[in-house]
Amino acid sequence: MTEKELRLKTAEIEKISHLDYFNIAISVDCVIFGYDEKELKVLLIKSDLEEFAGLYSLLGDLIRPDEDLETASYRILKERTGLDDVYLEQVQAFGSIERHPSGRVITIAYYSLVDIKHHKLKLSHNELNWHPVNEIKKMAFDHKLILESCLGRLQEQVMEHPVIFNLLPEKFSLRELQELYEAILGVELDRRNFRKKISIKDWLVDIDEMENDVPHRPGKLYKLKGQFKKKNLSVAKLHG
Amino acid sequence: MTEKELRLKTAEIEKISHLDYFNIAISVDCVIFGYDEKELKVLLIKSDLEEFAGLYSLLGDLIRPDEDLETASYRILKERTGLDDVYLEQVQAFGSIERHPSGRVITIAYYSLVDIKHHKLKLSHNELNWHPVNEIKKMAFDHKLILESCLGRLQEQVMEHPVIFNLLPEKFSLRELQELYEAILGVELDRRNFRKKISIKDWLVDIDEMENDVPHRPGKLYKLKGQFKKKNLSVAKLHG
DNA sequence: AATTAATGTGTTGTAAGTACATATTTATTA
DNA sequence: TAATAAATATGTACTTACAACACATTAATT
Repeated sequence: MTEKELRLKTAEIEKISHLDYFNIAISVDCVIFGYDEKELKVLLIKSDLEEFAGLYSLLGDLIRPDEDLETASYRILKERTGLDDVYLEQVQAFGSIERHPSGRVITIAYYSLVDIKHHKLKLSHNELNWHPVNEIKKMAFDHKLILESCLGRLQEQVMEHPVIFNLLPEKFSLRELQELYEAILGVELDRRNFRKKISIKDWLVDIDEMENDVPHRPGKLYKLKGQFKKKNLSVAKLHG
Repeated sequence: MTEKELRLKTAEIEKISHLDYFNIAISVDCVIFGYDEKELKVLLIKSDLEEFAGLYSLLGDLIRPDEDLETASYRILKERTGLDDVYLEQVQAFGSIERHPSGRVITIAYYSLVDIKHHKLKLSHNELNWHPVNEIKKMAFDHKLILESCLGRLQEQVMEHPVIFNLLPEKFSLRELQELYEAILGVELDRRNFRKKISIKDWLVDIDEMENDVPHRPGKLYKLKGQFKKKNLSVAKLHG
C-alpha cells in the first residue's frame, strides 16, 4: 500500500469509526430468577471491574452483530447456566450516559425463570451464585435498578399469566405454589382464597400423586397443563 | 505523519472499527399517537429509503453518544412536532438482524401521546401526516410490528393509569372521553357503566362549565386533576 | 310549541374478592 | 397402640366490582 493509499484509507476509516453513532455499544443483561428455600433468588456474578470491586452484577454480554436480542439472551443463559430451554422475557432498555464506566453502553434487560433444583448448575466458579433478592443492597453499574424493574415486571405478570411454573419442578403441591407466590409478591396469602383463585384459572392438572418427602400430612401434587408450558409470553397470553 | 505512524494508526483504527460490537447502530423510534375525529391516529413520515418507496415509517433517529434514551426520544418529538411537553413511555427494543436494510440497527420504541388540536403542528412537509391507526396496512422496516406493540401497551395501560388525557384538550366532556376509550380499545362501552368506572377512579374535576359548540344538549366539562398531570408513568403510578 | 338528539342517572343480577373455622389425614411422640 | 401435633382440604357469608338494561331531562332545531 502506498502512502497515499494509506492516507486515504485512514481518512475513510476514521470517518466511519468516528461517526459517533457507532461509538455506542449494546448489551443484554439477564436477571435470572430462581426459587429455593422459600426465597426468590437471582443469579449474580462478582464484577470484574475495579470500579465495582466487591459488588455483584447481572449476567450480561455485548450483543454480537450476527445475533438478535433473544439469541443473545439465550446465549448468555446457555453459557452461564448450561440451560437452553428457559423462559425469557424482555423488560426494558437502560441507556443513561454514565451507566457504564468504560464507555457508552446501552443495555436491554431480560428476565428469565429457571428451576434451580432440577437443573443443578455447574456453579464451579465461586464467583457465580444465587442471591436472595431481598437481601441484595448494592450492585455494580445500574444493576440494582434493572433488577428492581425486572422484579416489578414479574410481579405484574404473575397473577395473570402462568409463568412462574418455570421456577418450580414439574410436580408441585399447592402449598409450594402458594409459597412461591408469596415470595415473589412479598405478601401473605389466604390459603383458601389462593386455592380458589388458582382453581378458577384452570392452569393445573391433579396428577393423583402425593408429596412423599414432607414431615407432615402430604399434599396432592399437580402439574401445569401442557398447553401453558410455553417459554415465551406472547404464546402463553393466547391461552391466558 | 510518517508512513510508519500512518500504518500503525490504520491498524489501530481498523481494529476498533472492525471490533464488531461497534458495528451495531442504535436508534429510537417514536409512535406518536394523536386523537382526532373520533379516531386514534399516528404521526408517520414517508420513508426516504428506496427499498420502502411509497411506504410510511415511524419518526426515529439514531441515538447520539451524548444523550440518553429519553433525551433522544424527546429530541425527535421536538424536532418533528415542535412539542416539548409530551407524555412518553418506553415500550420495547426491536433488534432482529434483518430489520434494517442498510445495516444492523437495534431500535428502542417509545410511544407518546399528544393533543393534535391544541398543538397544531407545523406539518409543512406533506410527507409528514397523521394516519388513522386502523387504516394502516403496510409500513417500512418492522414499523407495523412496532406500532402494534405500542398500541398493545397503550391498551393495557389505559384503564389503569390516567394517561390518555394527554390526547385530549384541557377541558373535555365525558362523551369525548368515552369516545376516546372506544377508539383506543376498539370496543363500544356502555355509557352508564363507563361513567361509573371513571367516577370511581376519581381522576376528574367537574369544572362547572358546559360544552358550547355542539348541536345538541351540551354536556358538562371536566379536567384531569392536577396530581395526575404527569408526563411519565413512573410518577403517575404512585397515584394510580 | 312540538320534535329531535343528546345528557344524566339507578337498579338488579352475576361474578369475583375477602375474611374466616372446622373436619381430616398423616407423621410423630409417649 | 393411643394420643398429639401439624399440616391438608374444604365452604359460607359479606363485600365489592362488573354487566345489562330504561327512563326522565335538557337544549337545539324545526
